[in-house]
Amino acid sequence: MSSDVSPARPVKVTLNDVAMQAGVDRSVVSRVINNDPKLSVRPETRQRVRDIIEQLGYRPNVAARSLRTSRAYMFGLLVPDYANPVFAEIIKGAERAAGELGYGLMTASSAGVRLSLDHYLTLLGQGRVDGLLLAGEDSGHALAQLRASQVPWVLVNRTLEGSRYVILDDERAGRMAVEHLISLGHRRIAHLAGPEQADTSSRRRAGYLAAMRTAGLWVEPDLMVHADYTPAGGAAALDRLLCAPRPPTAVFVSNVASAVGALHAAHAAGLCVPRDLSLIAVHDMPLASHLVPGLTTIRMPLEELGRRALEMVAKLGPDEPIAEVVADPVELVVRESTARPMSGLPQS
Amino acid sequence: MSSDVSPARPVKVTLNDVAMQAGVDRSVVSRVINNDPKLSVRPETRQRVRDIIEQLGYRPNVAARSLRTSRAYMFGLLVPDYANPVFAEIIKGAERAAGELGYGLMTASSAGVRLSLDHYLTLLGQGRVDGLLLAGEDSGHALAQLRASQVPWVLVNRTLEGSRYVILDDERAGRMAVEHLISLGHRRIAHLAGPEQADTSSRRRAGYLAAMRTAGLWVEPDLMVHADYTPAGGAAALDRLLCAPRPPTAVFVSNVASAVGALHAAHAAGLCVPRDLSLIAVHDMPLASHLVPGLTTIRMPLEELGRRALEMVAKLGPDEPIAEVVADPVELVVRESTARPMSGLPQS
DNA sequence: CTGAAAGCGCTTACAG
DNA sequence: CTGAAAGCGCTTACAG
Repeated sequence: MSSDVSPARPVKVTLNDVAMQAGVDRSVVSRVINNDPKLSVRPETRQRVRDIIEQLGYRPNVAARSLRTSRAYMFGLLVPDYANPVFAEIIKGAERAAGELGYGLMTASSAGVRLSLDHYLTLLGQGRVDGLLLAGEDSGHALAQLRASQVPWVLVNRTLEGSRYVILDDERAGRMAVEHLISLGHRRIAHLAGPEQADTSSRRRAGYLAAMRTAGLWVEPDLMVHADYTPAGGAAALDRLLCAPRPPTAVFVSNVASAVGALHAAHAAGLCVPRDLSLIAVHDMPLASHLVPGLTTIRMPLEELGRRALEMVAKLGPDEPIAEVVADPVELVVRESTARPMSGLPQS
Repeated sequence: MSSDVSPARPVKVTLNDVAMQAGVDRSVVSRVINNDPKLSVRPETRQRVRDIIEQLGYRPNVAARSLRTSRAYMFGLLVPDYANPVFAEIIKGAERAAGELGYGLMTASSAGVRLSLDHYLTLLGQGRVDGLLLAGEDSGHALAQLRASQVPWVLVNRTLEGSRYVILDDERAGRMAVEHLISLGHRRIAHLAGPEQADTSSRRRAGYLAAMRTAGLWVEPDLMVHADYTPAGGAAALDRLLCAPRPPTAVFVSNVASAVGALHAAHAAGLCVPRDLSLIAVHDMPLASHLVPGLTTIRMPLEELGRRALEMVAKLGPDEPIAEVVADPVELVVRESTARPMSGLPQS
């Protein structure tokens, strides 16, 4: 009865087709597919079912399964922009973690469609995802909707009152960067910070201030400027720093994208990095080693950030708090953009 | 009857809940939501339904809807790697196009999970997406599966026998790059090509050869080298070019990532770009303007590529052929990395 | 060891 | 103008 298989595949193969071909009930096929431990079935029957599935190219209809089980087997991740390599690493970690749990990850960007979180939630509807990771950008109002909904969600790389977030140890990154500059002999160390509202930026700034204080160094107000996390913003901000009455000998840049612009601006101003100015930035990207000079950076565990966020959302219900700082190491990667200050004396 | 709304929202709001609250049948609510033109209903009823939906925060269950309509209202896009900015632009275009059609786009990477297309299709199951865009990388064997399946799909930025692809005019890009170098007076023009199997690379190389031939310039074999599309590969390949008996005065680099490495290698070899060597590459990225010197590039309509691919897949059935070269303009973006050759005479 | 049955939440042709 | 009913393709507690 299983030998008269028609070679022309039906347009759509369902559980029923498999069951009929195999001469068993749909429920048996379902249990075989899902490895139901409660199912006791003769090994040859199980194998026959598997063969037929393979033969017919059957793949379960996820809509039907989701409807039945109330699970989508899918997580969602909203990023502001794919072009930012920081997010590329976060996505990678989240994807891996989802894969290991047998789930998929669907990523969308708010940049593509000028997609508000509101809009995104509507598009998602109910039952499309079992959890949501929100990376970057504001989404203030729509969070209320999220709270009311039944999907667990988490902020990635930023905090908000309400404590549903996973972040990195940005303060430590700031301290390490500045300690590196101090150890080289720098004393006039500027900070090219990120956007005022960005809390990654304020945490890194806190690290900067802490390290300066610890070393007994005074931070002049005009040695701290803000920029957005873009090359253009970084370039403009560096120009401002160079206008200070007594310009810095080193700059701790809050973000690698800004640093690309800052490096460019330094060159344009006729400075030689690192001879005239040392530069160090947060986030180690493949690009950093190919700039001229190679950029000294602080490597953050971004992939682990994505992974942890996904795992939290997968594990925790919609009402349980999530407030985690990823514990993986933050590392200093020394390249050519930092050196002893030209006229600088060794410290003390 | 609609005034005794309980303030505590049910855990899960369904069509039924809305219908009961509004005092109408489920089918009416469904039609209101979907703007069924066949539905004639009193305006006040329609409004009441809308109010209740808003009030209860009802969002349709996509699994149920998909099961019923056999449509997922979602497209899928598989990229090899988010870290490559080329894909960021393609994704953006595809997302926008999907949004305009009222669809979502779910993006996944093969890098994250070491995800084969096979594996990806299994994860997708049936009914998760209404069409699939495949960007980059091989997927040879699994395409057979795709052909057998009912989802329309398309290759993005590469061809394959079987003609389901949308690509850019890479040959034109190659010609433009070389013509620019020739117009500056270069005659010994090398080509730092991409991977041998990459067909973007072979099309760009064809453009290089065509432009050289048209100008009556001879291409010495050791002025053409292959590299992968990475900075490290580009650096190694440039080193090889510099070893030629008579090194080139200009290099057309097949890809911007390789060019970053090539620029680095040129500096490391003690060459000054563009004085000693001119460099031009395909793909204009924000980064290109912030390298030192700013990189002269050929801007390709990558966003449009993503958009067209999505539109094709949305429009065409699984059996209709897709073979399109995006018609949008390919542009030369002149920056500082190209100049007249130092010892070069003006042409002829 | 295997099957029958209910039901997840929708949409839509049809009846009134 | 509105409602009743069937059914999309699964899973799972239950009966035998």
